Amino acid sequence: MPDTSRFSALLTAKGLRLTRQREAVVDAILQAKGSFTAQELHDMLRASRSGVGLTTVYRTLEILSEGGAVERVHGLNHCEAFVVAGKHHSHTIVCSNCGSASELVDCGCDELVAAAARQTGFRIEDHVIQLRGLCRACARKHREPVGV
Amino acid sequence: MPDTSRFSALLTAKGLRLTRQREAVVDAILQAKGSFTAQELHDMLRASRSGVGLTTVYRTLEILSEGGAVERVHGLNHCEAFVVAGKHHSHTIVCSNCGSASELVDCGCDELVAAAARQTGFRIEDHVIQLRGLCRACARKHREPVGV
DNA sequence: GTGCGTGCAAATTCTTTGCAATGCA
DNA sequence: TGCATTGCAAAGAATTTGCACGCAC
Repeated sequence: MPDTSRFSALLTAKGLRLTRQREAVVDAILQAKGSFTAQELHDMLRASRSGVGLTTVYRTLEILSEGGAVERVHGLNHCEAFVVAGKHHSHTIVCSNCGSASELVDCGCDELVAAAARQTGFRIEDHVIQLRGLCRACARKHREPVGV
Repeated sequence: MPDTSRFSALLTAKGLRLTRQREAVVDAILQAKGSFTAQELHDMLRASRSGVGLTTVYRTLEILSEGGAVERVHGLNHCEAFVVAGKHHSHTIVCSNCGSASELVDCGCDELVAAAARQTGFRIEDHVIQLRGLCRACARKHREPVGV
């Protein structure tokens, strides 16, 4: 399982301890295909009787987010959730119906960033590119009139 | 003042009333060059003794945001603030030092969105492209060693 | 054994809501 | 005048912090 070890490597590289709780959080993250909130992870952990506190979920997400292993996703109006970050530079697309996430590679964002720098004179430090829509499966369902 | 009338047109088009408080909020928004939070607007309004409640600021921002006159901006880690939206489709770049905002036109995001749709099969509904960096003035200052 | 990590509960921050009074159209 | 709008205060949601105990190293 390369993903799990990727997470634990992140912890040890920072001189942090690998605890039962952190492993449980990482497991939950890997099981939550797609996006997830701290609250959702906490629910999953409670369901699997792992007894990890919400505080720990928040703190672990903070660590993983600093280390670049997960990233926050944003909707048009709200901060929404986290996703597992790609291994290389990428952006995320999240299904607004089921929450599943896909990764975007070769998105052409470098050109976009360069153009923006040229246009505005800004020294650009980072960028958030966040797409939202319906995944293939949900788009199919929505084509049929579902009511309400 | 085309900007002010643009805001009031938005209200009347929705059948909403043009009140002293909403005008004050719009004034504050236009004075706040760059990005601003509801709290900051409220502070500005209190400073200019306009006596507009925080609740009203939130509600007015909600209306303007729905009407597309302002939009929310996102940092890498947090929902941050609002900015005045462009008159046409555009994206925003915000200075991480002073909060000033520039608008980006011809950003090439259509191609990006199309490529993403092709790659993932998603039916893309909307996208958030948010850039952050140092504006020209702040970049200059930061070049000199400022300490801490 | 040491000190990081944990979990509870309380604190904090941000935002929304209920309701009576106000004022725009 | 009628009804949208306001503002207070209180509720609510999300997240952070303080502190005593437990466990990884």
